[in-house]
Amino acid sequence: MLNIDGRSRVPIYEQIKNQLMELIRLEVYSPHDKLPSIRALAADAGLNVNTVKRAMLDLEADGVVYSLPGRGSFVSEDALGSASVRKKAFAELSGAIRAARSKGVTLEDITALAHGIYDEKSIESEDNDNG
Amino acid sequence: MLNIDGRSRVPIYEQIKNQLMELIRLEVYSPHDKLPSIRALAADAGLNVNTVKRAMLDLEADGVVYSLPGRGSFVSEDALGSASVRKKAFAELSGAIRAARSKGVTLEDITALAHGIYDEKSIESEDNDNG
Amino acid sequence: MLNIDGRSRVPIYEQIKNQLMELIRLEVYSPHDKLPSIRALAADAGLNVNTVKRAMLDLEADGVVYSLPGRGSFVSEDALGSASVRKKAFAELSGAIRAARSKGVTLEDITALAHGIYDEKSIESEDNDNG
Amino acid sequence: MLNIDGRSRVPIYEQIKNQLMELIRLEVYSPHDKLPSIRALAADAGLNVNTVKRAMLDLEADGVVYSLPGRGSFVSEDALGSASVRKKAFAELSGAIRAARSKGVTLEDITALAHGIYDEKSIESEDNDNG
DNA sequence: GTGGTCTAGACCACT
DNA sequence: GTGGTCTAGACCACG
Repeated sequence: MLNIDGRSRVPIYEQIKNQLMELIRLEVYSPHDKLPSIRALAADAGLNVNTVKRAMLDLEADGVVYSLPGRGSFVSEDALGSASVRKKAFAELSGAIRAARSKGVTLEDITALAHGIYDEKSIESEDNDNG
Repeated sequence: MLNIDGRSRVPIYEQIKNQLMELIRLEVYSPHDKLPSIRALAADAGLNVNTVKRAMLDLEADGVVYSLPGRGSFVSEDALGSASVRKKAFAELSGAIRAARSKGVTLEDITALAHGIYDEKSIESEDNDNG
Repeated sequence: MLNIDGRSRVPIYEQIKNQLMELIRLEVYSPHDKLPSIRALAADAGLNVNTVKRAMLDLEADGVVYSLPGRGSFVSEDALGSASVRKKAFAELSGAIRAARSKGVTLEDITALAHGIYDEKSIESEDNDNG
Repeated sequence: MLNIDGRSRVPIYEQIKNQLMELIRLEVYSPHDKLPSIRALAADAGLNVNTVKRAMLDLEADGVVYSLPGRGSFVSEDALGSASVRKKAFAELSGAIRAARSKGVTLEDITALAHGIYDEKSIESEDNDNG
């Protein structure tokens, strides 16, 4: 289910968030679908339950999922349209682009890189991390 | 000289690195030019000397500057051509793009954002940070 | 664990780097092994945490170790093969040889000295420093 | 006369010492020969007089030269045999060799490097520094 | 408990 | 006055 890279500098809970969002983007989980339980995800990936819980709480705060006590977590109606998530994504991305520009990366480099990434098929062996 | 956002989640020394590299990119400081002393930079920005020192140490490890004890810090001959710097910039950028993709940001969003950023004139009131 | 000479002109963090690399060379710590925590190393050697941190930061920049926040510091996959490390070692060594030559040290002196050093068994009571 | 590299991390006074010793080793200056005056050396190389004086004082302390107030500095009888100088040279060299060993440099690497250096002809464009 | 960042302030070497 | 090193102690993010 989750493909965590224990050697990445990206926090594990961020990797979980990113991968769950990726699964939602790919419509593996559609709005109102029930996500696997926190315990199932943790057991499956060999992670601490608290780490997975932290990720799920973040997603809930971002409006990507909602949880029904005793029943589990579900994909929100507007999971991908979440204003909060998009705002953060844009903020982080523009910061990264500015940093890259300072380091000599050209506009052409960026568009080429982005095209290359969007042409990829799946997350499979990808870490989907930030650096 | 430096424009630091103490509330940003980007470490202060990273903001310093980014802004100094931006100044080098804009040729405010050219190869072999003397940079302001770390004490002057620290005093000017209201930072601790060690924080500025940390940034300079990183830039030195990246081959962007070199420092001569008792004399000062100077821009390297090939400051912008540093392979190490470009490599890191690309790695961080592709991570950020992947993360953005998972969050519903489209390829068009990214190219538009990048164009907007590259059309900006200067760093003026920008923080030029990553988050 | 570490054997630091506070009176040496070699910076303490360099002594730490040298000794950790020696332990890695001797395979006391192999790739992906967890190193002692910087706090443990500092306490054990009677040093400040920041001094040990500085050494670890350098080793990380050299690709010898990697550190995962909240988890610890680990030996890199290619710790000893790091090109950067070898390059620096050669540069420093050739400088030292040239300096020695100017001071009347003969080629025979050097080869004899080197043989003597490479015949030593371990680092035991050695400081393994540069000065 | 002196060939100083202002961009080297080796202290200028060390470069002066190394080059004067090299000139003595090459018998450009033999025992009891008068060395150029401190002011002449400084003017010739574009250095501060204090920096040259510092180097000369060091050489005097090492027994490599002796100075006669009002007359100048002269090469000592046993300039190259100076126990102090040789002792320091050996200490520094063995430290450098140990450091290199920790970083994966082999005994063969060192002997090859040393042979290469001793086969060089002169100091001409050499910095003769330590790193 | 682990590494990451930051501050404050000290002392040293070099020019 | 410049960079280089070191200490002490604080707070944060992560697991």
